[in-house]
Amino acid sequence: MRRWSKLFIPTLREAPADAEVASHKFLVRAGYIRQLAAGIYSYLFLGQRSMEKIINIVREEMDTIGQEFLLPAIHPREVWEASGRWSVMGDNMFRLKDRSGRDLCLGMTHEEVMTEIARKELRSYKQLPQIWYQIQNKFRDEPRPKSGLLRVRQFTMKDSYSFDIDADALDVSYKKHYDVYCRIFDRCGLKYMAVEAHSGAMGGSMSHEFMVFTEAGEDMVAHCAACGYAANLEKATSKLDVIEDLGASGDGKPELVETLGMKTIEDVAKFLGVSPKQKMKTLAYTASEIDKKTGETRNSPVIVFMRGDHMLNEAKFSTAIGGKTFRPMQPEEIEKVFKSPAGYLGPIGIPNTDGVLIIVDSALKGRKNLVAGANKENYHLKNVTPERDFPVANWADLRNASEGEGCPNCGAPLKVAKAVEIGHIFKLGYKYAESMGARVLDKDGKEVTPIMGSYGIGIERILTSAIEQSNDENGFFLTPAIASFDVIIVPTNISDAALMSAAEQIAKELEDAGYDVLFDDRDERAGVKFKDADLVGIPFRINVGKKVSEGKVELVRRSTRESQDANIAGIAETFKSVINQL
RNA sequence: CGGGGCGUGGCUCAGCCUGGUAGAGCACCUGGUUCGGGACCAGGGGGUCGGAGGUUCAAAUCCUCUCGCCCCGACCA
Repeated sequence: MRRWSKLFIPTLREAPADAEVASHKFLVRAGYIRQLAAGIYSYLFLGQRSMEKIINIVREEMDTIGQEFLLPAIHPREVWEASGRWSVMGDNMFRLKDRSGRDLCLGMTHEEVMTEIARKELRSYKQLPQIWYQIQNKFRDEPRPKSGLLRVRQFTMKDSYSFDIDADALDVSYKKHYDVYCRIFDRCGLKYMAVEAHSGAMGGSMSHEFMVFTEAGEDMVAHCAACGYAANLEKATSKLDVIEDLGASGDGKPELVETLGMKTIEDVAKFLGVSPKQKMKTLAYTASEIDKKTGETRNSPVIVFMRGDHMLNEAKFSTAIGGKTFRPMQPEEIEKVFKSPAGYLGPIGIPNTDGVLIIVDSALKGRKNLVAGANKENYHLKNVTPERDFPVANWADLRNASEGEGCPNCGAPLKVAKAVEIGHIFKLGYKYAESMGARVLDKDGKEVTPIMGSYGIGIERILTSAIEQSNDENGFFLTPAIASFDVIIVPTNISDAALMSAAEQIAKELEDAGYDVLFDDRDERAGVKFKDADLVGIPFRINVGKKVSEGKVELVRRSTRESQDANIAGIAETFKSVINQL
């Protein structure tokens, strides 16, 4: 039992002015966290208790499939050079030097260090499969930390890594993680969804993200209520309605039309009386990559053609250009490289396209008589038909799927909603094992590369997304499994001896029954204690007040505000039956 | 990286435009009255106004630089 009067639980009436999302406001107001710097937080007593509860659930479940390690947070440059990610990670990596000038970094993930162990230690297929995990701090110098604990620069992650002899065995390790993740998030009381995901900087093939839908989220997820299809927008595809192409005008060949001063899709479409869907737009980018030998940055132009009303999906684009970094070209660059005014770029007769990568979005496949830029100031072209009027070497799916478009599996309308990513599982394949030289002997005595998976859970995000899902104007409520306490006992008047001894007795009985009990013995008015109790996320409250003379107390469920009178005699049994109903 | 906003007791903010030597509410301490949904009265402690430089007789206030924090954008011809 913990006595509030002796604890440090600095609750605030008002949220800090710069807090925007519910979890940030309430974590601060409830005295869970305090900010030290942008994206860097201290966890106080209640916050640390909830974190520990979550961590224990994660550990219990992970122990059913893997073994817990603890790796260093500080890494030598060499292991990151070995995987090629010392440069890939760029400014997101915290870097430092030791006293003799050697480069070090703070671990933002641990593929390299785990693979280093595997490389040195694993020798035989008989040692496989292995699943190694840890629960540890990660450091990422985010360009924009935000929303309290939702996007931070130091956070706690459960990360695990599997090593298997072949792809079939990896499937097993992957599935084990998928199932364990579901159990973990179920126990934490989250409503979540597993969605297909883009692999990003981790590399690899298949991956799923575990998402919690909330407006505070930064990811967009497309999902289908009819068949269960769900994918991050970075990966999601959709079926498009068939667009009726325009009829050919004139001789059917590309035809110049004057579009004086019109540079945007909307202006041109409106002016010509067509839909943006009948247009194609031209996007010009500069892709850059660092030459591994010389260390020089090499820039190359990339042009993308898309349907006028579609948006480029940067994740898909990044994949299409082999993971290079990219940025939109400035108008001056466009004019310099393509001799065409920005705003009038188009597919036909662009000058200087040698060495330019041209990618066409698959939504333009089979389309005819589109309107496109003419590469000439104040002019567009009609009757532009891909493959007839200009060659297409690269088709790719580059567009964002949108709400209302057809599910790729069943055709029902897709929903698109914001979500927070709480977990991510990847089939990494051979990327790290190969680049870092991990090898084992198979049963034929042949040297083979083990295949890897990597799997992460953001501990703080379990807490924040739980709060985002379960809060009201007075505070938030967590499921007992992750709440800092199961129940708070509130004697309404501490100077009433009978009332206090009843409260003490109840607190002790509940504690003896195995519950985490917070006893609010502060000399405060009842109203103050009720407000605080509502704020701090504890799922149950027992008010010990006047009804003590009748042998009764009030048992209040925080989430619904339901209150029931309960006999003091047998309170532990009563509480047990109530809490087990959740 | 671009744009915007904000830095004044622990918290929320006023004062700044129009320079004259810092204020409210909450929180905190003492005493009293209260005591089931953030009480009231009285008294009290606490602030180099983010930092540096400048203008001025005088700077929280005006100017320059700088640091920090928050938000938006990084979707585009």
